[in-house]
Order: sequence, then C-alpha cells, then structure tokens
Amino acid sequence: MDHQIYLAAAKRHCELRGSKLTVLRRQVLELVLRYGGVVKAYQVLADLQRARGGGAPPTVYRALDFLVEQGLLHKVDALNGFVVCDHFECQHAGLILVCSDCGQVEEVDAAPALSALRLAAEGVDFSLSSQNLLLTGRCQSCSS
Amino acid sequence: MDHQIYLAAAKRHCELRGSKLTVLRRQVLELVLRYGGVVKAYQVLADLQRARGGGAPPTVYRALDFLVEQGLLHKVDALNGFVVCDHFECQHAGLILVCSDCGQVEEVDAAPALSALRLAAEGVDFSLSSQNLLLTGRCQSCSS
DNA sequence: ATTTGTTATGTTATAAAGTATCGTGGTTTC
DNA sequence: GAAACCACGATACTTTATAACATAACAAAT
Repeated sequence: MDHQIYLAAAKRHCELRGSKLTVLRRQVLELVLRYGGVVKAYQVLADLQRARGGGAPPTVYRALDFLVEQGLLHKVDALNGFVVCDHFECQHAGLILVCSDCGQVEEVDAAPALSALRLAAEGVDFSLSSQNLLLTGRCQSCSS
Repeated sequence: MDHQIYLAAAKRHCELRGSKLTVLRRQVLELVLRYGGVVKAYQVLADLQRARGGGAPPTVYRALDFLVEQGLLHKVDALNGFVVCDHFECQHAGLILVCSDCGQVEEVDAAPALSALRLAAEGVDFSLSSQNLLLTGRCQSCSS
C-alpha cells in the first residue's frame, strides 16, 4: 500500500476510535513505514532526532505505544521491535510472521488455526490477549 | 512434579545430550522451579546472590541460556522472563499459556492447531522457529 | 477572554535487561 | 605434562524502557 494512502486511512481509523493521530505520532508511524519491516525504538528515535532535532526516549515510546493501542503497529517482543499492521481496519485473524534474521514480515490469514488455538486456551480458562498472533521464524532466503 | 525428581530427570536429559548440568546450572534451574511461574533473570540473580554471595549478570544469563538450549526452560519474550518446561523429554506439540498478570503457566496440548499454524507459515515459505508455542493472555482469576 | 480540565509533549534522570571481553581454574585429551 | 577446551568470575558497557516532573496546546465552560 502506498504510504500516503495508508497514513490517510490511519488518520480516519484513529478518528473513528476517538483518538488523534497527531503530527508527532504520524511522523513516527511514517518512519516505521519506511523500514518495511521490524524497527527498533532507538532507530526510530535516531531518525526522529535527525528529522526534527529533538526528542528523547519517552517521546518515541509514547508514540509507539499509542500506535500499538490503535492497532496500527504490532510489537514484536522476540525482537524488541515494532512493525506496521497492514490490516488495522478489518478484524482479521492474522498470523504475522517475522524473520528473525532479516526482519522481513509476512501476514497470513490463518483463521482456522487461530480459532483452534483460542479454543484450546479457553479450555483451561485462558483468554488470549492479542487478536493478532505474531511468530518469529526464518524466511526462505535466510534459512537457505 | 516433585522438584527432586524433576532435577534428576533433567540431569539425565543433559547427559543424554552430551552436556553437563553443573552445580551452578542446577542451582539456577532449581531457583526457577521454586517460582512455579515466570521469573526474570534479575530475580534469579538476586536469589543466587543471596544463596551464595556471588554472581553477576553473565553468570545467570549463561546458565539460563544453557537451560533454554537444553529445552529445560522456555523464554517468555513478551515478559522478559523464563519458565520451566515440564515436558522436555517428549517432543509434544505444546501450547504454553502465560498469564501476563500473575505469571501463572498452563501447558495445553494443541497439536492440531499447531500443525495448522505450521502449515500456514510454510505456505509463505516460513519455517517457524520454536517447537513450543508460547502465548500470553490472562487466566480466569486475573481477568475477573 | 479567561479560567479550567484534559491530553500531548518535552526533559532529565534512572531503572531494567542483556552482552562483550578478558582472565582464571579446572578437566579432558593426546 | 602440555595443549586445548570449557565453565565460571568479574568488570564494564550497551541497549531497552520507564519514572517523575514540567510545560504546551487545545477545547469546553464560566
């Protein structure tokens, strides 16, 4: 998806949810978009500082946290990073695969597998937290 | 499982794999066992220091990494923690659920869901890294 | 138009998590 | 018994994340 289109859709998305995609947040989102993969908070911070000569860790973390709350980003715990979510509008059952070598991201629709997981979890009175399941592995080019 | 029995089994397991469960490693494993849930590296470190008056971060991390390699512990990325694996002997398809509030752990056998996931990943040329899938959510008592 | 409440941002400092590196002492292996 | 290897100790450091407090920006009510 084109960045401009994505950003416009993201803005609408936030408005619908009663929250605001401010200049700073939009800028952070844009920086993550440019990477096309997993980015670390301190990379974003460095870019942000280059782009506007200011900012400290909390600046970036707050924006990233906001974007995650809105469903625009996913946090990749295994890599301490963040990645854009392409499908924030639909309530899709997404399986997000992240290559732990190169950071490449693939989104797959794995609704049956995911509902099976959810069922198994409910069987022991657990409610899974995230709508979107995020797994790490290796993409073909990195595992060859 | 009783701790002593578990530790003995763990020792055999390491020997079979040609590696050694040394005093330090065994002690770290025992400390994690006592928690009955997710522990953080620095908690283990503190306990270790109390128990034997020494040790620095690398001491603990090396032991933890070793135990993860042997399959005796799992790393819980989402919580920066570690948890004991009860089934290190069989190659079961385990779904491990961790309550992000209280750290309680449940292991479920979710073989069908997991193989479906694996299939979905392979559909886009991804090979999943971990045998055991580890998810976070909330247990019943914490979500009520 | 000013006060007030609320939300977003800035700033400093520090906590928490993890790793690099180098040295030592003990086993194993030849 | 020398060489090679492995686990461990210790120091220092990097990376990741948050606490705490101050300020700004904006909207609603007075």
